[in-house]
Amino acid sequence: MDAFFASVELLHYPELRGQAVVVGGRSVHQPVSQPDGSKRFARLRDYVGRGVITTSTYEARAFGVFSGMGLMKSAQLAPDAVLLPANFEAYRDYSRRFKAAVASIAPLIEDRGIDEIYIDLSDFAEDSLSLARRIKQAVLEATGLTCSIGITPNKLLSKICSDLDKPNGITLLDMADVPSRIWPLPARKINGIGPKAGERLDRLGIHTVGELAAADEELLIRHFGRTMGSWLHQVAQGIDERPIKTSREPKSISRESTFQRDLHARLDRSELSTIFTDLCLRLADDLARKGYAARTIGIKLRYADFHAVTRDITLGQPTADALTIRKAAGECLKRVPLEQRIRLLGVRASALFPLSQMAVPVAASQAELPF
DNA sequence: TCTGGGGTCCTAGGACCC
DNA sequence: TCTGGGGTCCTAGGACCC
Repeated sequence: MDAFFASVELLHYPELRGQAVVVGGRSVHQPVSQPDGSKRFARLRDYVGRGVITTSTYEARAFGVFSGMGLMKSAQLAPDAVLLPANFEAYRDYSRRFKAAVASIAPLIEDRGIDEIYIDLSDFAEDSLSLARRIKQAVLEATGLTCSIGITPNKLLSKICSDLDKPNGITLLDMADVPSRIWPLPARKINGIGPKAGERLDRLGIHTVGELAAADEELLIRHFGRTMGSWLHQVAQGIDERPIKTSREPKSISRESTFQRDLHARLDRSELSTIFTDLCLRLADDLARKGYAARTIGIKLRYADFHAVTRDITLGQPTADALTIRKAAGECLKRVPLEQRIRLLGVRASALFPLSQMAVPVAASQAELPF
């Protein structure tokens, strides 16, 4: 989907169309209705506090403000940009709608988060261009929103291509086009090559996908390890055999929160305790709602210097109970240094078991207890 | 005044078992 | 005087993605 969160907001505030708009921050700056019926919107320059941009309109991106950028920093680049708080309920609703619209045409879909999917079109005889147009039309009718599509032989190439003609684009490509269309691109365009790997490749004199494709596989293995090195060599040729995964069980469920100001374990004990308990309650609620119990409970702390630590503990039995989670998380907390101020606290549940399958294993393990 | 919140996957060491 | 080879589970950290 194109600038998804921002585009959903523009459906609700059409008067903002054509303006630099960013979504992000905490929910403290809802638009205010004026006596004359118009709305007054918050501007980036007015924002005080922590937070990042989750999405910016293309007009805002022209000022150099992109998702992930701190709001205070983006305010320097685009002080007059309109700032809207994120409304995740609305985004989830539109996410369901666009996915359903695609599924009505092509049901083999892999979920890649709120605004992105892979679609398996292998069994369609229809030519790719008309298929892409049909899917885009269905999405537009269901949501009023545009998307960008890449149709290629595999997920790796489709992911790259869906981005080449944004917004509202269609990119078709087959293996024969890889040298001319993919090799000139920066290696960072490959999904899975992030800032760190990109920098390491740069230091090896490898900047483009083509240079990566020409690199000796043994050299890549020496620098990146067997798994990553071989993978780099493969993807640079445009090779990717991963099938579309139409369903999957979650591996972990978590809740975390960054505080408005950094807190100290001793000086802000009661405030931290309230936040900690609340995170556990919300996590327990998520587990119950999604129908899972967890055998491993973990915590995450991020200190004022942004350095993060995690601790976890595996229980004898899976649990979805808030008090049990809180106790386990409390045990984890004892194993972590607490001298430095903290900016983030999180609680995570992993080793998940679907509640529908729980009755039998729990009874069995209890039967084995000595008393 | 830096830097959200929700995830996945990989690596690596140590405990423990056969 | 010494000490294999395989496996699984647990824990911690980090890269990466949406």
